[in-house]
Amino acid sequence: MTLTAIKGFNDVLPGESGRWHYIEEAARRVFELNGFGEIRVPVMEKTELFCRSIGDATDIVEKEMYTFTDKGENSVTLRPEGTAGVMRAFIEHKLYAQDPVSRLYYLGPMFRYERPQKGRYRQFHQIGAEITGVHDPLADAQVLNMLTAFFREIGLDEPSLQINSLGCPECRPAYRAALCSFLNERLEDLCEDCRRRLTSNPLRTLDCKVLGCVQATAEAPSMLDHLCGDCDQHFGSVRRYLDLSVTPYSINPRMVRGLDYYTRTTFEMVTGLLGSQSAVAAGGRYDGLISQLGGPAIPGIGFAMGVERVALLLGQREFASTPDLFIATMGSGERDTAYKLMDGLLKLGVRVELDYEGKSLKSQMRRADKLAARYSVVIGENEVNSGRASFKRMSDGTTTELALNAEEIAAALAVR
RNA sequence: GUGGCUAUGGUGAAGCGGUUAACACUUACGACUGUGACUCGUACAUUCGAGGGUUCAAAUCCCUCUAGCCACCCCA
Repeated sequence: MTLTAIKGFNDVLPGESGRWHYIEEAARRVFELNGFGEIRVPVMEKTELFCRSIGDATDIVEKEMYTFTDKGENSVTLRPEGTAGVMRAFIEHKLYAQDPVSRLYYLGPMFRYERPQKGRYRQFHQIGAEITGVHDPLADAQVLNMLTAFFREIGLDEPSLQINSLGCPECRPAYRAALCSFLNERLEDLCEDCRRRLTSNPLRTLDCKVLGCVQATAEAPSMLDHLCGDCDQHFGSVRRYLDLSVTPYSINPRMVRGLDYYTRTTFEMVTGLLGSQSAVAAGGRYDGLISQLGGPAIPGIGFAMGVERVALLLGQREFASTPDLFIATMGSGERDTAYKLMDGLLKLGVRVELDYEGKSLKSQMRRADKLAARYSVVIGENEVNSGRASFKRMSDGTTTELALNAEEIAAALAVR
């Protein structure tokens, strides 16, 4: 193999793209039903946008971004996630001036320089949605319901919803301090990674997988007990709304997010079926992000889901479509007739296959079978002369004689 | 960035030092000279990820490199 794709960059071949369409179409249907409109933003942005939104100290910004200098000496970066670019466009085009509430969704490739493994790739695809302009927890609930509805729409009950609240700039610092002092008392029980996390991102120690850490942090203080009055009330309302819509969820007070901009409500759709990648979709509220990027003080909430991970969950279901009719020809003398028939039927929306190379009849019939065509017809000298042919239903071999007329054939095939 | 595992045709794979690299699927053609599925026949890797080495002899042993996968980390 001389020339191959870049590590962590994958091709989606025709046999698999049907599954992608299925996912994308379901998302569009569900999101648009909820009043969301698609926004398409560039895959590359100024590097600064991601540093300011995601957070300078996060792993994403520190070591996972595809950043380079373009020919104009600007530092640009292939987007590692979608929200930052969408919010940049939101601010740049002053969408808030047209409507106090905006609901946007997007889909497309994201790039992160990580070591690839199951469910994790360097180019991966996300479908995401964002609501801006709403402080009310009703928006949180709508987003969560929509996500739940999407998984129901594609026929999956596997990923389950977990929610948490991260508090706000008012109450989080106090919680963080309480957690740090708790952890400092048990330093010797923590793994090496967690000792490092203590300074970099203490909240992360809460979802460490090492047994010793799990035990050591079992009694750790919970963010939920340290929420300020407003945050506590907000979280309570989110839960009440979810209960009202009978949306299943569980509270996971140890859930942590990787991006700095999250406040209050955070959530994940998790599964145990994806190896070490448990999050299929995740998101949260980001009330400070828009102003932080130079826009007005408008709150936001949203999520993104990993298309590859959803596709993995869908498994080997068959999404390919099959031909309505396969036209076989006896010899080159009949090809013009067959070609015209195919053309006429295609123009009427009938999916027709015609052998390209004038193979033997045997071969053509085998191919018709392989493609799982619903009907087949053989065009030979007799058919050309009589203008009629018998159409064979492949499932049981029964035949029907019809005139070689596109309208008549299309009508007949549609009924059967 | 750190580990572990694996590399044989279009695909899944047998082979574990000795002349033609098993088998199955796929593909092509045929058995039926105008009709598929089942069945049967024939064909399809001068070559075993790449490069070195050991040996009379290497896909099989050794070294180096490369790639892929999975896990850590992190995350969708």
